[in-house]
Amino acid sequence: MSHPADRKTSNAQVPAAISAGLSRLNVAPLSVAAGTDFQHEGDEAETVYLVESGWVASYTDLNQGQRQILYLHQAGDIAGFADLGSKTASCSLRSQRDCVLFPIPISKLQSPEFLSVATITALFQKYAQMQCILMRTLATVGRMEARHRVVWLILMLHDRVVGDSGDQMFEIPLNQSEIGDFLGLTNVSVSKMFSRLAEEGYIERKGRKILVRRLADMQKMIGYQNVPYRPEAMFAPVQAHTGKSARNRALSN
Amino acid sequence: MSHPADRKTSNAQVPAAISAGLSRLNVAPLSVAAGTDFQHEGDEAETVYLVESGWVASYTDLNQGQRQILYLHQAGDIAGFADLGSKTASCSLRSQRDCVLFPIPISKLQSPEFLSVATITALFQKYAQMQCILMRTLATVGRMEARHRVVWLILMLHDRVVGDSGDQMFEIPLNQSEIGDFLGLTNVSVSKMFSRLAEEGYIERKGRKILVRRLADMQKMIGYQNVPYRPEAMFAPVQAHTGKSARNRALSN
DNA sequence: CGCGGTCTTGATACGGGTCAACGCGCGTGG
DNA sequence: CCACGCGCGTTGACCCGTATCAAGACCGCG
Repeated sequence: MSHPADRKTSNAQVPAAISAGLSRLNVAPLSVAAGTDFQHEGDEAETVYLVESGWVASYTDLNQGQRQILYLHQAGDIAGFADLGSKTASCSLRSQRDCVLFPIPISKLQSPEFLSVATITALFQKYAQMQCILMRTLATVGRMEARHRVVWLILMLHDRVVGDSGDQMFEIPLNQSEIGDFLGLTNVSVSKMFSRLAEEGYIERKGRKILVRRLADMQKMIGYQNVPYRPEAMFAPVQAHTGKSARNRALSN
Repeated sequence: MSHPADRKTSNAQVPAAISAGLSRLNVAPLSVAAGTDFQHEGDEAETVYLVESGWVASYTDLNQGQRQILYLHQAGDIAGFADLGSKTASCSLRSQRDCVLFPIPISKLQSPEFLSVATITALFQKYAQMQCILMRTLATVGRMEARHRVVWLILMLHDRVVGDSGDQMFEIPLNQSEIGDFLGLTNVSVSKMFSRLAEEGYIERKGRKILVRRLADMQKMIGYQNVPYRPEAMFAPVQAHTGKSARNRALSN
């Protein structure tokens, strides 16, 4: 669990413990072309999707044709997790880029085959990470002015995609209308904010790719703190033997 | 698991499987007076709190003294779950009313003592429910006008507190400033929206208590759908014996 | 060449923020 | 008993930031 090889593990790949669990099931990878809505809100919820590569967006449509993008799932994330206890999907899923997904039937998610202690730990952690990012999104959308929301989005993605590996261009897997749907703005304001930020030298733009030029300034501007949950932060593995009786009791229903 | 007694189980109490897990640990209940900040963002994260009674708010403070309330935990919910993989707490916790809490050390959360299959199932489900509500909050704050946000809050709480048990007054465990901090508004707009709604006969107010008068109209107004995860919606218990080998493999780290 | 999707830019409108004054209920202390 | 302060909610006037509307530019593609 703390082999030197694991140190370099980026946030953006499937945690070892989860792919180990996966390998015990019979799940074939699923390729999905960019721009496909592969789950609709209200559909019967039978599957969660582990993202192997690409980007998936969870979103919901409101009354008057408004859309709110709720989460951007990158490689290693699980989409559709919110539907575990529900009969119908609570949000729609859409591939923002070409994706490879592992569709995991919810029924198998709770099978002893899949659920090793390490896998559970990893799942809890993934879940916690998602919840944390969701909460930050909420705080951003609820309490920041437009400019700061855009900055937050850039920093959040920079953090999740580039991480600590220095200056590097990256692509936002959303067009400006979709960015608006994520941040609670319109495409028009998004465009204006981006133009302004570029003009002020905070970022540089090449098509849809972005290079962050003044990272520290931007972080200071909105008081940004990195998303936690680097692999090193994993909480310690269980000390295996707390007595068989307890374990047996634990497993018998 | 499906005793007739369980049918009446409200959403607002600790799921049986979790309290069963709890009883295997040595966790003493903790009484907390209303208005106590018992966890601060950035503190070392060692504990999650299972709410036995009362209301707990998760919140975060932004740059310029802005506050965003992220979640309202009622009885049966778990607060601090987002910190599982992190070393420090990602949000602050505050008792909105007098509370009884079970502080569960994160280290024990993953102990085989605690983690029976039923408990895991219940935990996943609780987590999924929280995520679902969080997402709805995000959609509300991101995409609705002020009036609709307030209506959503009323319906969401009505749903979680009153449920199907007909006309009934209930209390919002937040003052108007806090409602603003939850919905991304100011206390002033909240006040105006409430006054208007009362005047238009949607709700009736007695102090801080509320009676919903025109439930269907309000639901139609914002296209509200109930929070899922009634107890009946619980996903089926595992069929226990899929082969010991699998189970053993599953438990060995 | 024309077309659709996307981004940009400017003019205008309006919802909710901000500021400020006031009322009310309650606890405290003189 | 009253005076006072404090927290909370209400109401009105004004202002600002973002939505809305609209026109145009750019680009890839058939």
